[in-house]
Amino acid sequence: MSVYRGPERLTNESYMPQASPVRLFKQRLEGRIETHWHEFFEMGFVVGGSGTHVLNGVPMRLSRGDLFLLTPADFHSLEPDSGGTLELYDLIFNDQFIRDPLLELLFDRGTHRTACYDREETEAAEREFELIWKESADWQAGSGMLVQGSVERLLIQLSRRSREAGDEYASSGGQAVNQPIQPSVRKALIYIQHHFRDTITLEDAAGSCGLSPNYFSECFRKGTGVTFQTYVQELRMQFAKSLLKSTRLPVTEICFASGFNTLPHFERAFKRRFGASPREHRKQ
DNA sequence: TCGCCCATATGGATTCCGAA
DNA sequence: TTCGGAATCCATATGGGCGA
Repeated sequence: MSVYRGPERLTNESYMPQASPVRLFKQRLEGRIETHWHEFFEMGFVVGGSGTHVLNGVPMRLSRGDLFLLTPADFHSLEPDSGGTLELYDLIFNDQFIRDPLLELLFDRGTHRTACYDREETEAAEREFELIWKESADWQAGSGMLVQGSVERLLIQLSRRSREAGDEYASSGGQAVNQPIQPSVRKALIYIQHHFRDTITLEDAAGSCGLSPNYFSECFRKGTGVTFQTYVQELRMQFAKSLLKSTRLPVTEICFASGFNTLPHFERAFKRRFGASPREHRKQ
């Protein structure tokens, strides 16, 4: 049994010790936040300053009005511009906080969940965050529903905007997005996207949508065009590739962090997929 | 110590088919 | 539409070795 030792992993116990499934922070960054990931979801909204956000190894500029959502499957780092600061709202919540229809809305089309709001949208989003902030500071009867409503409005708006802007990012796992996917399989896709770094079996995925393993395997292939095993492997490969590109972690650690259990298997699979070993790929 | 490669056994995934 | 049984396939784990 290997013990994972990768970039910092922020746990529910450390950051969400209270009974509430959601927490909001106001952050003013003056230095770099190193690469890390979480057991919870994180929604960031920039209200001032500028900097760089490296999401899954892909750098992007951040300035006022930018909003991003990270799942437990994503990793990132943040850095304000030299000599400057980056001010943002940082909302964290666990998966129980999002209702199933919203989960499907957010995660049934790939993994690109960022948006750059115009002035009007920015002001509207700021009002939502301000409401959450005030309710959190003075929790009373009805606060839970108000916060839930604000967060859901923010997520729906993000989903709509990232759909418009990020269609080219869809289907990163190879799914046939133009073909209607059975709702139960779509539910399993979300489950897989959030658990592919762990030891996940066909039975687990089938169980997440209430189907038998055999039948799920058939439905999955019909709906996505690839087998369950191929889909999980591709997610792991892309994750490992991003880690190689954006961190200095040893290949061994990246192997385990990506959900592979043995190094030889990881190296062989990586070379077969990308035409170069992990080390060669990093050099390139 | 780390990264890479090879051979082999094994267990899980896939597929097909009949039944409810 | 969904399930379970059975046969087959193949990804994975394991152990060992080599070079930098």
